[in-house]
Amino acid sequence: MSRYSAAEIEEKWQKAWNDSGIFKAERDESRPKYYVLEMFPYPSGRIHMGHVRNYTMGDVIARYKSSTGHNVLHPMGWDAFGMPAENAAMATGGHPKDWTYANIAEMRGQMKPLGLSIDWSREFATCDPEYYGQQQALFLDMLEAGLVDRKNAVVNWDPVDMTVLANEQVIDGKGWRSGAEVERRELTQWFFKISSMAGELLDALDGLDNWPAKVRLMQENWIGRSRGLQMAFDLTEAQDGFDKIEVYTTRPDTLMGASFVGISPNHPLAKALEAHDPKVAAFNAEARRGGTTEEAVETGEKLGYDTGLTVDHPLDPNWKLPVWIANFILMDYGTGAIFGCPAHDQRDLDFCRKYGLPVVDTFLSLKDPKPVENEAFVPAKDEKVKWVNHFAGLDEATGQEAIDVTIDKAEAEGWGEGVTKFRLRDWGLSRQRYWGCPIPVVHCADCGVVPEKKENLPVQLPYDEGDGKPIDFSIPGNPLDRHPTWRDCACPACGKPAKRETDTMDTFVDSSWYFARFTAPRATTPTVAEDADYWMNVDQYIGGIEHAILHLLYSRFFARAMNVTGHLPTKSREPFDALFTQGMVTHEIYQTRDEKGRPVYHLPEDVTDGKLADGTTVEIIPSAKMSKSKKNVVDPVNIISQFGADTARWFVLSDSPPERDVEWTAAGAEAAHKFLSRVWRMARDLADQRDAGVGEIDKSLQDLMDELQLGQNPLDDELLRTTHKAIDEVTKGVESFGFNAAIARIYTFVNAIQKSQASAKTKWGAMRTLAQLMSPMTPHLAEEIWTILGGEGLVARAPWPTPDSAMIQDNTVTLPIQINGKRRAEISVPVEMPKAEVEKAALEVEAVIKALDGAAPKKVIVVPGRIVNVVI
RNA sequence: GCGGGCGUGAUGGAAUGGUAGACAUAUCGGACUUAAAAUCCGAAGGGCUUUGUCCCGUGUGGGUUCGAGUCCCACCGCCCGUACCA
Repeated sequence: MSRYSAAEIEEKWQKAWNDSGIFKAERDESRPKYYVLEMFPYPSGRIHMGHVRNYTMGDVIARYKSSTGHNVLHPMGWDAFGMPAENAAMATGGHPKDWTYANIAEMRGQMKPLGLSIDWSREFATCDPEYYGQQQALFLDMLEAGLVDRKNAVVNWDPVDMTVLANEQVIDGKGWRSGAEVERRELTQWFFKISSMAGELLDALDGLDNWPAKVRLMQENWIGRSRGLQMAFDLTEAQDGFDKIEVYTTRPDTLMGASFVGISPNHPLAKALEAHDPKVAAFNAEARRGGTTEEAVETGEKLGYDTGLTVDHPLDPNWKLPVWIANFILMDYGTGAIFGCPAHDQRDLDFCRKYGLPVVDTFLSLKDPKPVENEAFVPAKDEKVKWVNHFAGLDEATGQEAIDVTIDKAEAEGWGEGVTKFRLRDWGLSRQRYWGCPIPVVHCADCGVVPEKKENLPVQLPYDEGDGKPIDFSIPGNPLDRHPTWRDCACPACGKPAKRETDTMDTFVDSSWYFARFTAPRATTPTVAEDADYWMNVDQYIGGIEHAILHLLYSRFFARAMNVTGHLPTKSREPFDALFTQGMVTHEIYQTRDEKGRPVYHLPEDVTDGKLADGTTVEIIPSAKMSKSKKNVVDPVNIISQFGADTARWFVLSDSPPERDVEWTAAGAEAAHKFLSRVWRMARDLADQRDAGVGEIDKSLQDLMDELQLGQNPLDDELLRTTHKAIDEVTKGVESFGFNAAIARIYTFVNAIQKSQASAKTKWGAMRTLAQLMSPMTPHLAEEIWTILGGEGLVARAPWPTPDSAMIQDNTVTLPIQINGKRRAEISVPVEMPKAEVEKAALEVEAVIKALDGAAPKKVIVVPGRIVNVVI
């Protein structure tokens, strides 16, 4: 080989790793374990750069930990259930199962050339009956443990297709296929009682020290613990058997500013009124239009209907408040009813202005005490405000103080109760779809809802409609529901004919315990105690920030549920010891327009210097997440065949901090490849010198480094110090997820080796150290240069180098001298010089003497090893 | 709407509250070459009747500090999530 050939090198070393089986994880109590996991992929059929980045980061950690003596578990699997497979079946007529498994085979084939240190023997897909059967067993155990519930929930309903829609199938409030206006409709569904653990899930966030603070904060806000007042407004006249309306409020202190009581269109009272008042029915129908997302509800137009009913204000029986039905009040939160205080809530204010309801100030700003007009006054709860007519006699107090006083008063007088509520709702797991894990229960006319027996698991999805007749996926609705025979079964309790549940599970269920399954992927129980005890917890979990709330919260809940049901040890109630959230891979978008002015997008490979092959200039739109629709995608397969996996790995790590987005550029990829070629050439040149008979260098790296001591030759000393500093800084970079910084350090190191005039032996040591430092990122090239330079065995098995503290310590340090915070000079002083002497030296600098002009400095700040600031 | 994050040269970015722009890309200049590519060496935030350890400069405007890219407040822009996308 006369030049760097990634194709040759990578195939060779992947085979070597494979043959030696070094990535196979086996339980070994004598060694500390390390479990590194990247969020497993959805098998869309093609890997993309986001995958390359995600798995490369995990691989760096896995390989690094392996070289520091850990027994590493680094598995891979497929999050294989979900709608895209059914959508594909609808569009092209195939079968979701065939589509999914073909995609998995395709993606596995694309992923293996990346040279990831994965134990492929543990691979599974969540759509394997061996996996989802165990998931059904977990469901039954959770049902028995009281962690599962059945109740009503609102879904997106397409009135034309007569089917339930996912949020992403609702576009601008309309069904994606029918175009019909979507309605919110209630269905009876299965739930995991995650809200029963809300308090614990919230409190335990404090212990997750190695999670990003932002993720903990997002979960905290999502769970949303609040203390407020639950109280009743008595209806002036009873209606349909209702004599009062229970409300929950987190701002009971604003009770004197109430101007109406609002109830959700799904409130029992609203439904009762609807039954005999067509106008209420019409309003409720209108209010239920549109999608179910929080965003749609919150940003939609606020609509209200005056029921004509009134309630008495609890503190003044002569004060009557009107009862309105309002479309922005959620039945799921609190009691589904509120009192509106327009002066201190923008939504209520907009509502009151729209419908001409009064606006009463409860308190005023101390700074600017003017009445509310069209902007609600919503100060922080710890800001002192001036109270207007406060019923407990407060004058100046904070909102929080007033809240506490109000709750105490309500409890003492018996008209309300302080309660703690959570925003977190129970996890609805029912999906009216085919391609998911069947919920293993049976509906019996006599026994009701009965769990399937464990020995009958897995409840398998039918492949066809029997006798080889294919399922028609192009019809809207759930194929399980209309299957001719699949529903028929015997009741597990009484044995009489019964019907299976046709809902399947949310795919978030599949991804909420896969990490536990990896510890014993072939077991005939969900987990195996010894394996879970040894391998759990996940030491480092890596994935996208888009999973900050749902997936991670559901997994935390599941780990607890699996502990309660005996499937995970108590230490695993928090399953992920450390979390890292990486950014996306983005790319510029190239656009032209067709004759009608509509945008036409072009693939990066079709654009050269801003022009298409026919010379047309493209418009360049700034980088965005790679997506097929914008055609700003770079296929990792092409990059690997052009430059090799090491180049792709190097580039996705080098150009941006891991938690931020990285922009893929062709120039950057080429530069990465040039750099790797340069490293390869340097190793080759050194080896050629050996062949020409320069020095004894076929020694182990450790022996070589032991022999190399300071003080023999200044040029050697310099390179030796640089080598140890590189070890130190690259190690710190890898350990702190500062991969881009570690790589910048490697660049500096390589530049130093190349320029160095040190002896061949010292360069040899530096170069082999370089191979080790690069091995987590570019493992193939690292093996190659390690071998070229006579390293023993695989570099993947070589212990990570440790820096010699004597060699990374400098004797002198250059200190900048500031005058009034502006840099004006610098001095070079011994590292150990005491503060007083540094100060003295600084005051003798010419620029300082000049600036002082004979006067004494007001103050001199000396930060040892950092800076001197002279204040004049 | 709400919750969270990000914003630094032409570009990606570096910087425990302490020398802003490390490292790299693109660019320009030089060496090598008949020439080009590759490779190697070097320059480079902006400004200037003042070329000076000069002035300005980390989205915008304020503040805290001896000292702010970093901390605080307000605003602008973009990104993620918003419970049936995964």
